[in-house]
Amino acid sequence: MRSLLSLQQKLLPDMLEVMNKRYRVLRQLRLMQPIGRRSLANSLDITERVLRSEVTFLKDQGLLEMSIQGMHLTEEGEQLLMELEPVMNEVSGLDNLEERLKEALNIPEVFIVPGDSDDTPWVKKEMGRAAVGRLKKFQLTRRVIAVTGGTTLAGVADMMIPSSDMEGTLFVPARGGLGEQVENQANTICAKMARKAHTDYRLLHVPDQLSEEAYQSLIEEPGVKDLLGIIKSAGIVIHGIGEAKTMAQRRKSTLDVIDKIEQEHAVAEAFGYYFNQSGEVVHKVKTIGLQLEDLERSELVIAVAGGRSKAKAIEAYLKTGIQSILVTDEGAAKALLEGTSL
Amino acid sequence: MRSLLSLQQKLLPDMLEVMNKRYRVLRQLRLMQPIGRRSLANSLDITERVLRSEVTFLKDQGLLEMSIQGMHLTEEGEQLLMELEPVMNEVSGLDNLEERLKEALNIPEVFIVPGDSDDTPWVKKEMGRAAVGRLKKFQLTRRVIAVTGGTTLAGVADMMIPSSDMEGTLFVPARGGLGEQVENQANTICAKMARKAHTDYRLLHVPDQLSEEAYQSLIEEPGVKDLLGIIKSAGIVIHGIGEAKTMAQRRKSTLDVIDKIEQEHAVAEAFGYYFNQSGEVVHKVKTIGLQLEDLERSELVIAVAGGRSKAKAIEAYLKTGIQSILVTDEGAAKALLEGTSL
DNA sequence: CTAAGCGGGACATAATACGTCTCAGTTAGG
DNA sequence: CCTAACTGAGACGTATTATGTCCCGCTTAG
Repeated sequence: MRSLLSLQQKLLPDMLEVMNKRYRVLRQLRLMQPIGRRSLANSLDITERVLRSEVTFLKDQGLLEMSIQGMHLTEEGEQLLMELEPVMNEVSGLDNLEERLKEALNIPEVFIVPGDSDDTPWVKKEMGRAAVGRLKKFQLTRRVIAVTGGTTLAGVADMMIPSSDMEGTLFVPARGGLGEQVENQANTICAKMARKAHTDYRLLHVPDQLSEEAYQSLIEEPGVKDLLGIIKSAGIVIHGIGEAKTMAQRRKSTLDVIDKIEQEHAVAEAFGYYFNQSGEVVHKVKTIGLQLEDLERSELVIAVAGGRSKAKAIEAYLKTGIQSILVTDEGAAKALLEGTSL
Repeated sequence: MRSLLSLQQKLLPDMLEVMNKRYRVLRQLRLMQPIGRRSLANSLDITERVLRSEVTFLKDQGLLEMSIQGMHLTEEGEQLLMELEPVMNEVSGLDNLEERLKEALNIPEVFIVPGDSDDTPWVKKEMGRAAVGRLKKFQLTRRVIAVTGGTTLAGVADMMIPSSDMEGTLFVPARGGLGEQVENQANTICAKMARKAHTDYRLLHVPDQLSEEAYQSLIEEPGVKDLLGIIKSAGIVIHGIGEAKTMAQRRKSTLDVIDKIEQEHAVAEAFGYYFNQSGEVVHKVKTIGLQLEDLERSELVIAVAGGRSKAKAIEAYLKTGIQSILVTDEGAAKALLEGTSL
């Protein structure tokens, strides 16, 4: 027996299209509210008039409200949108995609949000929302959560919301300075996340370039040593995955590091480690904090990365065999499946 | 979490209307195929042009085909329609109605088809289809199925289809001549059903008016006696329910019988028995065949009756306490609930 | 042989959707 | 304090679609 949705797909395909359109409007509005018609129409790449018809309808349905500052979802709209998410994933076949990816990559869970973060930047925020959603499914009281840097993780931080069962949760950066820009540093993101979640955080300040002696004396420093112990015991890790070359360049690595990365055919990067196509570590940024081995003791590892351009990197990283939940987007998911199964 | 349908009702309020319209078109087409646009539009009480739009759409979806003889459902259309049935019942609240009726009438199962056979005659065929559907859920090989007469049962016969697990099944008329017209006699219907099911049948020829002596000698006749035994052992009974007065008149009963029926306030009739409002037998047509007591030994009794005008009769009959599956229509179901629960 | 029923084509009209522009009010940033 | 950018709302002509109402050539049952 087919599902109701698949019956409807045959009997009312045009209706499902409309449904999708309205869903997209609501979803985009949630991301940008409060916002006006013209800007929203622009984001959705539809004309103002079309959006206007939809918006008028949705307003009449009590799902959104107009005000002089722009439109915003009502309580009911938020609720509906939340309930709609799994349905629309099934409609657009993302459900199916998730299953196939889980199989192909041999990992416990995959979550895909619609869109491609290469083309449309706000998809990162949707991934962030999804990642936060997954996180919330776990027991979080008095837990240590280690996070990395990167624009994707910044998206996760944006979408963090406080909740009662995050009492006593502590956010820490996974590893010390990796040479990122301030807004994408693990420290910054860690602090932002904790602030949004209304919980505590600890920061790890490590200068970028450090002599061996200074390094040794630093990790013996009481405050640092304590924190390092906490970080290494983190039960939950949320991290991004990057392309090796891009990351090396963004971090202004020295020429010989870039050369090494190139010669060893590194394709992926995650929390300071560089991996080749087979998932083998080919380079490691020397800094203190969480090490690859520590991941095996973590109960929950969430990897967040999207955009078709990152497909190869995601694939390579997951070949390490780390049992990680993957939160990605449609663009990356499709590219991954084309690369692996074909 | 709300159901998909209630989410859709918020997001596409007119969807259910469209869905219902297309469903009705398919359902009516199944009943009347092959048929042309104009006749079909007439049956559905919509204009030709509107039907035409729907039909064109459904054709494009591969659910029906056009030919010079008229339109007909494709394999896929049949399949979809079948799967759609429970969904639409839920949508139109018939699901709910069934539950309430089951409770109110204290019987094991109730099936309701949309419509009212008082207004639209083809609803009888839908009841027929439903009854056949219920029947098929039972183990039928080498079983004896007793059937009665009446226009409703004629509808059941129309919808009978052969199936592999009806091998060795034997159809018999429940009771001898009750004075009906030929096309509505139990014998005729019995034969038709068996022919449609590709199985065997036996007929019971009993003259309408019979002296006591002739009656006695008839039931001693070897062929008749054998058959009577078979009939009385029937494990499955399918019968209609009629209004007492209407039935008495249609059968051209004698005046004193009609008087008796009237004086005893008979309201319902089933296989030759007349019942008052409390479900008590007030008159019985004298003929051979299945008796009321025999019903208690049957494993499956299916009563088929619809139309709001028959509500009182159905209610009265079911008060006998016979554990019967009821197949009825929306009109009768609503009238029943108004009569009993209010 | 004929009358009824079939699908398909056609067309004017009504209803709806859409693109485009205007306007007055609000607000954020200089 | 001012202005530039943004807000919702209104308006209006034009496509596009939906609908009612024909007609035509064909097949088929009676």
